[in-house]
Amino acid sequence: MTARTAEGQATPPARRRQARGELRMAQILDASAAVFARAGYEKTTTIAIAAEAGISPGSLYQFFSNKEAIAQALADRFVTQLRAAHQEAFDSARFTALPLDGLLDRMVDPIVAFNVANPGFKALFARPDMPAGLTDAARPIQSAMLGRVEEMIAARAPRLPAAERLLTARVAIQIFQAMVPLVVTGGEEERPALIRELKRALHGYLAPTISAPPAGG
Amino acid sequence: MTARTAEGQATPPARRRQARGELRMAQILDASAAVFARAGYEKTTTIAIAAEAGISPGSLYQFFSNKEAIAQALADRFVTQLRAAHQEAFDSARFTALPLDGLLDRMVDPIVAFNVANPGFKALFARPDMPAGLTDAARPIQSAMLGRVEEMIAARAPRLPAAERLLTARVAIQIFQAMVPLVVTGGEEERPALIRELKRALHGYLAPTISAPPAGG
Amino acid sequence: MTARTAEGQATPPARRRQARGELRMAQILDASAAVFARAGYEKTTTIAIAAEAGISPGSLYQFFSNKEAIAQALADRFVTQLRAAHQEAFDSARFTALPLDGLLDRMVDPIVAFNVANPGFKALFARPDMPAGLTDAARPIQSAMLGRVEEMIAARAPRLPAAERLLTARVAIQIFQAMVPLVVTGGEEERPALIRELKRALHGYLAPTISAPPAGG
Amino acid sequence: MTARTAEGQATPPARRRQARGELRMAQILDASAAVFARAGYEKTTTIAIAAEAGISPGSLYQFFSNKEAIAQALADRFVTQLRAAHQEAFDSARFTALPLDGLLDRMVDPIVAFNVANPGFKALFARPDMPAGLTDAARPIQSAMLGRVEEMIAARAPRLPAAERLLTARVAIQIFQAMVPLVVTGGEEERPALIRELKRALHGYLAPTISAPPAGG
DNA sequence: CATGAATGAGGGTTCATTCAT
DNA sequence: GATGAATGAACCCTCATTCAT
Repeated sequence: MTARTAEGQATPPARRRQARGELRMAQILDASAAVFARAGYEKTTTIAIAAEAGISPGSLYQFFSNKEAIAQALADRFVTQLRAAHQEAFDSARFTALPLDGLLDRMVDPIVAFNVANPGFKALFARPDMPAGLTDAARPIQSAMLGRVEEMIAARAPRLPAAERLLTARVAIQIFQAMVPLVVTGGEEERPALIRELKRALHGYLAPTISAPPAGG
Repeated sequence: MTARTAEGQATPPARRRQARGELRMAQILDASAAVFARAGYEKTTTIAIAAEAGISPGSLYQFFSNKEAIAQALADRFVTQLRAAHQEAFDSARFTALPLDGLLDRMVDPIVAFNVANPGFKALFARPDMPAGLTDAARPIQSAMLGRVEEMIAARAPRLPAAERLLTARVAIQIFQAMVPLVVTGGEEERPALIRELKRALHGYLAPTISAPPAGG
Repeated sequence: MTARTAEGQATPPARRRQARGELRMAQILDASAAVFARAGYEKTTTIAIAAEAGISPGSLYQFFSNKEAIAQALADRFVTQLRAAHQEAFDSARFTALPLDGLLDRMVDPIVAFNVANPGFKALFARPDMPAGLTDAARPIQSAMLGRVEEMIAARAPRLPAAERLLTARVAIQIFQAMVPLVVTGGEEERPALIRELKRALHGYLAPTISAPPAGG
Repeated sequence: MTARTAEGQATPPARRRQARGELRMAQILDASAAVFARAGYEKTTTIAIAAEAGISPGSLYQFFSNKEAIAQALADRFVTQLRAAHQEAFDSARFTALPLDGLLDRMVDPIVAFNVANPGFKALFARPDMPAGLTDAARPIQSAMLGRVEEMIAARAPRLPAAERLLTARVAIQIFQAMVPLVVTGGEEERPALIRELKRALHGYLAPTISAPPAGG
């Protein structure tokens, strides 16, 4: 099914090999995400990553040229995945047709879910010595998020000056990001309460500015 | 051999030695604060701290049993110093006698000022996304702050269940700490607006719970 | 399974396979000669050799049991190739029938020519200062050359004790090999003069021992 | 005796410490010379050097920033020592007043002695991948030697054109350097014979050009 | 037979900690 | 009490070699 033509007979092994390679890379990224989450970037050893991935230390280097490259690839993967989560979050929100509570529900939940599902994410993007490569990788997320939130604010508070809008968006995102570690670190049973508080905090901050859909919206 | 008379003459040398010791410790803590700020905890070497302090690596271990203990002591000193900054803040706040806005002004301003004045220090011990290795060192700060804020909430909302009170305090602190880097990093001209937003955020979150002093308080 | 008839039909495939095998070995030796020349023995990786040969690392070990064996085989091939270059040199030299100058011309020229034509190879296996790791690989070359030169000396100075003969041969070869890098590295225009000096040096050293063909030779 | 003045009391420990440091460095260089001689540069491990020096691997790096730096320092030391040997060799030779045999004795013996006494020398200066730093370190020796030999030739064959003189000097040095490994590697009992042959080779090469001191010299 | 991912021992190097001076 | 050389475990990474496919 993969390839039946004459010259196609060469592709199945190539494809299988490539597929296995990508599998291994995914394995390694999963493992590194787990270990980064447990130990932080600096204290994570390549041996620990290899062990977590169930391979030998040397094999790591068949796929990634060094520890930093693993972090970079993991960051890229996170960015891609997070973009999907953002997409869903903001697309479904129909900014102007919902009460603020509902809006927050739709925006917050998927992104929180992503963070809960990927505890390694924070370990990577909060290094004290973040190299330029990671900052660059993270920037698209940040700016995408910022743009979306600004959009949302603009939709609900069209008369707000642009500078105010930007400021409000930045602060809202900061509050959100500050709460995420709490939510992630908190146990299963605490989580609902923490998410509720997160939404309360956002609500409290945003309500004066954008509580209601614009009249006639 | 130093103390040969009854008692009075023995203490001065002892006190002097102790005084010199405390001086050394202060030296080391200053140095470690500087180096931690520059390089982050993991990448900071004890030799670098010693060099910054102008002493030998061996001398470090006459005062601190290991690197972690230095971080711990630095955190403790931070609590002490910050307490001085807080004292006025919390004491003068007379929790029960002010409208929420005034209360927030008195609580937020001195702590923000301290953070602005000690940007390197804050970069280490109050990041919204603290790495595992520093959690222990930072705990005293956190718990001191937490205690104060809980106190304040208890004073203004005496009927709030303890669990709710703790949760509210944690979230408020998290919001506060999330905003501090923004305030510190932000330029001089942005700062007032950011501080205002910080207070708005805290107000928005806390108002439903503790907006008014208890009747007849 | 391939050879099912009496005998005649079995050999061609075997021979073909063997031929292909020898092709592969030649490929590998060419590659290793190139890489050894570029990087030196120690810094040459088996992967680099395989890549240069256009095969996989694993295939290397189907023909050579390890890296050292490759060097060994390369040395052996050098002997074989050089023997072809020498054959005429030594054979045509009719050791006993020529004046020393003529003899040196016939012996030196082809070997120098070979070295000029294979500079990378020589750089590895005939350096005047051979590192310990290469001594073993180079021994066959040395001993073949040594044998020839001893033969020549024996023919012209039959009464020279064997120990002296060996010593003289070793020194003559050493002088020769010392000069080769000079000749190879030296530009086209310098080369004739250097070759002349090489011969003068050999002449100066050998003349007292073997200048004249033995009387009645 | 080292320092008795008021402020001098600080120097003795400093000097003692420095002395110990230089001792350690000499220890390490001795050890590395031995191991380089045994194993060649590439196969020499820092652990082996440390073991040979009787210290721990980590201590190496208190004195040398890495393996290459050890080689560099060793090379520098060799150059210095060799310069002394050269000095003696050429100064005592009184170029114009000796028969060639006597001249060669005085020039060859000290330099050969140095090479015999420092077997690590060759391992260092014959690396296939010699870094620029080592080439630079070796250049002074080479050019000093070349200059001296040219001087000698000029003294004894004043009418030889400069180009010829340079060529002759280069070839003589090459012959000399080619023989040194033989002499060094050869056992105690072989050595005298090898040295004799070395001188015979040089004599044979040089005699036609500079055999006699210039008439009336 | 070919492949190339997998292996794992071992290399150079760093650094928290100790200890002789 | 101060010093800083010494330690050695542990790190990241390489590469000769093997083996499942």
